[in-house]
Amino acid sequence: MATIKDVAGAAGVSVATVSRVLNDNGYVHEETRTRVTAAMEKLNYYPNEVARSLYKRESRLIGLLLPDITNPFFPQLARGVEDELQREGYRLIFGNSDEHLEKELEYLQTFKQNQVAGMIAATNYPDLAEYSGMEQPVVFLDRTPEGAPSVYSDGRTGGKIAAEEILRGNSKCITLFKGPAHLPTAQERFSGALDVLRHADVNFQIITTASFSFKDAQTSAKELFAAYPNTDGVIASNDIVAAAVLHEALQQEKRVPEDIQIIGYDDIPQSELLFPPLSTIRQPAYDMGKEAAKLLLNIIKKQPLKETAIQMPVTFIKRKTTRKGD
Amino acid sequence: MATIKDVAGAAGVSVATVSRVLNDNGYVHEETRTRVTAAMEKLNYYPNEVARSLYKRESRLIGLLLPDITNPFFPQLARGVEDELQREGYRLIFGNSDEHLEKELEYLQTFKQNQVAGMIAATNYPDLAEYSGMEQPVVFLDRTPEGAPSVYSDGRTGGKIAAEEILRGNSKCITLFKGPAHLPTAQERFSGALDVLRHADVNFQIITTASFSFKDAQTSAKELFAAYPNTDGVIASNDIVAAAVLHEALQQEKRVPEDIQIIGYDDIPQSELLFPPLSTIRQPAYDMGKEAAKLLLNIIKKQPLKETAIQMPVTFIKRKTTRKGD
DNA sequence: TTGAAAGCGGTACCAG
DNA sequence: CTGGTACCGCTTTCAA
Repeated sequence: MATIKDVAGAAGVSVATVSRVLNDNGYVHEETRTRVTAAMEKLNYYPNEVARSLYKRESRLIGLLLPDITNPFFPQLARGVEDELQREGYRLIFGNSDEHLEKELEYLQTFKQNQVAGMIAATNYPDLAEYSGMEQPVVFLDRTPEGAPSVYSDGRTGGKIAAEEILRGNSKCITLFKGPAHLPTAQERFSGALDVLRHADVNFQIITTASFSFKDAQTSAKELFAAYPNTDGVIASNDIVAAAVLHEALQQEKRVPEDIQIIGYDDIPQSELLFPPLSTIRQPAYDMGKEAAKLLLNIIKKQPLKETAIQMPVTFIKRKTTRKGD
Repeated sequence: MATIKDVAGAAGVSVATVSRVLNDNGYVHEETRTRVTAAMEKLNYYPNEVARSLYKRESRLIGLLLPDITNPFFPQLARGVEDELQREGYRLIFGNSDEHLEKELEYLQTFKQNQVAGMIAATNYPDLAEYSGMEQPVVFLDRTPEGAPSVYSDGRTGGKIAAEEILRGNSKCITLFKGPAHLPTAQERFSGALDVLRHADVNFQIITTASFSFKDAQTSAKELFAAYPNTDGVIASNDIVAAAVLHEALQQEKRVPEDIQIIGYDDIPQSELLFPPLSTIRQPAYDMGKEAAKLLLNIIKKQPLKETAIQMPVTFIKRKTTRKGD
């Protein structure tokens, strides 16, 4: 790999001059510039980012921490982040935490050691000292610690809407899924739905899912029909759980939505391909990623910020697993 | 951020000594070591990876290039890679190419500029001069250029198995999906299936999908039933397409698999949650990622390699959208 | 308009 | 067993 010194040699100038044409700052004679450019071309030179980062004490890398890219909600977020950052010349160091504090800390450490320009984190531990003590700016995604820059959607409202839609479709014996206890976002949507149900004139019961994995979703779905066979409305904790419930309902030869309504949460791309296509509460994942990236970029560039906690809208996507309005 | 100099000062030793305890090499008196360790502790010191990488001319970062993390097949690969690399202390710079040469080159450039220790690429352009001219080792995933280190599965065989299974279930009017022309992996499985169909005593027709996006999958599925309404067997180019076809078939009130068999490709996690659960050809995505990472690690460490082109098995996953053997 | 030189934060060689 | 120092590749004063 050619270095700036090689280029300087080939062009018969000092490295300082090469650096100037490289960064297009300071004075440099037009004729020298062409000579330098030619030398760079000839040597196939490209600057070493590592050296640059060392001097600047900041790299063009952004740390992205997600719970698990294997969960279909997160790839969307990641793409939103990447697409936005990419355009500004930033790249991603990416890590999955598996909701595991230890792994999370490990990645935070990595990010710091690599002098990232900033980071975006979807974490259950936003109040960690490691975050507040960070020199680099952090934008929280999907979960908001008080006061810190963040992008999220309103889980309580989402949960409420879900419950209202199920009610509107006239279910009388409803099962409400409660997501993993350690996931605040899951708890928010749950409590939103719970509020609505409590104040309505319906029977309802609660089932807790241990995780959002495919396997646990299936298990919970089976549990649902074993424990509450005459459920006629289901508020799932996310689309994966909803898909599992839909699967199980059809397996039991129930008609959806005639015998049982089902509503999901997130609106992952696959939900539309289910049959019947899944009614769900949509979080605009891709845009959330984009917004987080924009916010971070603004902080990095020290632009004045209008808002530092950005709430994204949550919307009901009416498809075919709910009844009302057909 | 504390530097090695700060630590040296606080411990009353030279930076050389601190470096020695840091890397645990060379001689250092037990008592000095404790003093240094204490100083590091007190100053909350951690080494700057950027400085290290500069000196070593190699970072602890690995470049991972994937077509699109939003396609459910790839997150699995990514996790396999990450989990393996993580354990050895390597981290990922991640990028999506969108099958777009320009973006791919941009990321390759990034990888080089950041002095990655190596890279793993799922690319349609493995023969690029940029790859062969690379100083860092590259492992190709999912697509193999002659002679280069790679991990892949046998698409032709996969396609064959798919066709054989559909035949075994006695479909007589088969539609074979042909994936995007620019995706070699898609073409391989297609041609494998085509071979089998050609030598069998059945009617079959071909439909080409423009891309593997959810939208295009839906469009093709609709096209299928419009053009060939009495299709009684479908060999899809991947599980997304299969899901769309299944959706459309049910929509048309066909019984699956009684009226029409459907087989997918990839075995993404969601396929099991479809109803009926999707029969498909499985590629062990997670393990492929793991193997690629292992292979790369071995190359980086200059270990002797037994094999440099690792073929992973492709297997038929019998679920409920095919008939034979119920 | 240009070059010399001092770092950025480490590592490793050499001397003592 | 320890310290001094050159160097990794680049940026940025400062002086010429």
